[in-house]
Amino acid sequence: MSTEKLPKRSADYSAWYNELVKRADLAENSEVRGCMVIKPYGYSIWEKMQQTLDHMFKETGHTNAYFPLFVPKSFLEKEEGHAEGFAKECAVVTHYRLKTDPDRKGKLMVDKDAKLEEELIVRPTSEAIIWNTYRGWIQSYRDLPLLINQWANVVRWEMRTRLFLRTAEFLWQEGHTAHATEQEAVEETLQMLDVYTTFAETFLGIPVFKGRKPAHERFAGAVDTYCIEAMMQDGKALQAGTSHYLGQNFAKAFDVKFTNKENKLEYAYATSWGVSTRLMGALIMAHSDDEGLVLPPNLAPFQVVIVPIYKGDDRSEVVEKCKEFRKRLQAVGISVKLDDRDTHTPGFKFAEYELKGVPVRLALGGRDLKNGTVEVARRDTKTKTSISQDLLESYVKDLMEEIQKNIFQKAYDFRQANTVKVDTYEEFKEAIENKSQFVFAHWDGTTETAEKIKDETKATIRCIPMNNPQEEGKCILTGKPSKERVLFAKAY
RNA sequence: CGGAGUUUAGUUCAGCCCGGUUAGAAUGCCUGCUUUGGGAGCAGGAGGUCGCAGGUUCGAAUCCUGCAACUCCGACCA
Repeated sequence: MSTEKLPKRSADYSAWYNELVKRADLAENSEVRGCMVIKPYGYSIWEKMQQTLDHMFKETGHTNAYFPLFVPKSFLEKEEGHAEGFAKECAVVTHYRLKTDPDRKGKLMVDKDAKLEEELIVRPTSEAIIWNTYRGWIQSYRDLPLLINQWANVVRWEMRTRLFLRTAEFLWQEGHTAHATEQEAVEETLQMLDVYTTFAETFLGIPVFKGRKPAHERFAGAVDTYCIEAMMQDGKALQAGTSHYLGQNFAKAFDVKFTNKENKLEYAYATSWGVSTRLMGALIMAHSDDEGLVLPPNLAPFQVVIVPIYKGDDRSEVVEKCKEFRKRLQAVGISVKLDDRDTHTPGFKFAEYELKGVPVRLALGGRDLKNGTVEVARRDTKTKTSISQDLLESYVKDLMEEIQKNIFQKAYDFRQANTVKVDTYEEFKEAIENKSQFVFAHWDGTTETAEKIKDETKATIRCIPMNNPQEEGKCILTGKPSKERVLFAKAY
C-alpha cells in the first residue's frame, strides 16, 4: 500500500478517481485491454449490491436463470434496430481451435481448419439469445408473465475505457420479462425503474432523477427507455440504471407468439432492465473525498473496524476487549473487522481504513480500559468522540443509520445546489459549461435540436422526468413552443 | 478512430538531450532490535533480460529504424 496522498478532487477529478479506485483496492487494469480485475475489497461491495438487488428482484416475483455467453450472429441480426446499435462493439468468435505453430516453437496459432460455420458473438446484452429461447417457452397466456433475471458478464468493445465506468467486459444483471399485455409490460418496466430508484437512494445513498429517454437516446430495439440519472461530484451525470419497454419488437423478431384468452395468436410484450458494475463508479464518485472512499453502511464490506492500541504488555488485555466488542456488535447485526495485526501501527491503520471508506472506526487503548470508554470515529464527517463502553451497541447502531442518512443528504444537498432552471441559451451555456450543473430547460422535442445543443455544449438530454410538471415555454435553442422542461447535463 | 504521452526494481519515478565503472532514489518487501492514541525508528538484506525486434558503434537504458502495449485528452458509447 502506497503512503502517498491521493490527488485532490479539485485539482484533477479524473486522476483522483483513477487513483482512488486503485489505492482503495477496488480494482486495477488487467493485461487485457479495457478489462479490469475487480479486487476482493471491490468485489465485496459488488456482492453487497448483488445480494440487495437480488432480494428486491425476488420480492417482485422474479427468478434467476442463465443463458449462453455466445450469441449466433444470425440471432443478433433479427431485430434490426438492436443489430445496428450493437454491431460496432461486438467481439466475434470465428474459430474454435488452436494448434502449435510449426514455424515457431512453443507458439500457438489459430487452426484455419477450425473455422465456425457461423460466427458467435460474445453477448453485448442478451435480448437475442433469450428471446430466441423464449419462443420455446411461451405458448399460452398461462405461460405469462415470464419474469426472469440473469447475473452475467457482457462484452462491449469500447474505444476508451475507465475502471468501473466503462470497461470492455463488465458484470451486470439483466432482467428479461415477457407479458400478455402492453399495459402489464409497461407496468413492469416502471416497477423495475422504481426498484432501481429505491436501491440507489436507500443503499447507495445517491439521489436520482428518474425519467424517460428522448427517442434518440433509446436502447437499440426499445419502444421506450427509462433511466435513473445521478449527479457525480464534478456535476456530471451518470446513468445508474435503465429499464426498457420493448413492445413486441423482440417477440416479432423471434416469433414468440402465444394464444390469448380469446384463442387468438398474439406476440408477447417484453421488457428488459439492468444495472452494472458501473454502479461502483457511481458509488465512488458520489461520496468519496480527498482522503479516500466514503462507503454507506448499507454497502460497506464491513461497517466497523476496531483498532487496538497498546503499549508493550497490555496488548492481550486490549485485544481481548476488542474481541468482546466485536462479538457484541456482531450480535446486533453489525459487520465488524478487528485489525489486531501487530505489524502495523495504529496511525497506519487509521489512514488505511479511511482510504477504504469504512463507515465507523473504533479505537481502544489502555486509556479507554481504565476509563471504560472507546473512541468512535465517523468516516463521513471525520469526527471523533469518546463514548462509554456500555453504550457501544446502541450508539454504533444509531450511528449506522445516521451515517447512511447523512451520506444521502449530503449528496442530495449537493445536487440541489447544482441543479438550475434556465430559460435562455446564454444561461444554459453558463450553467453547463462554466458551472457543470444539471439544467432543466425547455426543448422543442426534436432530435436535431438536441444534437445541435450537444455539439455546441456537450450537454445531452439525460431524461424527461417522471411526473414532470407541464409548463408552457420556449425551446432554449430554437424558441419553438415546449410543454415541459427536460433535464440536460454533461454525462459520463 | 484522431491527438498527445508513457514503457527502467513489486509500485512511483530519476538517469537518455551530450553513448563509457557494478543502472540509481523513494516507497514497498524480507530479517533482527525497538516502537505502537494519526501513515514510527535504527541496522542489515533480497529485488532490474532498462517494452520487443533490428541497426549504428570498440562500447547502447542512452543514438537511428520498425513494431507492440498501456495511459491521458477528444470522437464514439442507444
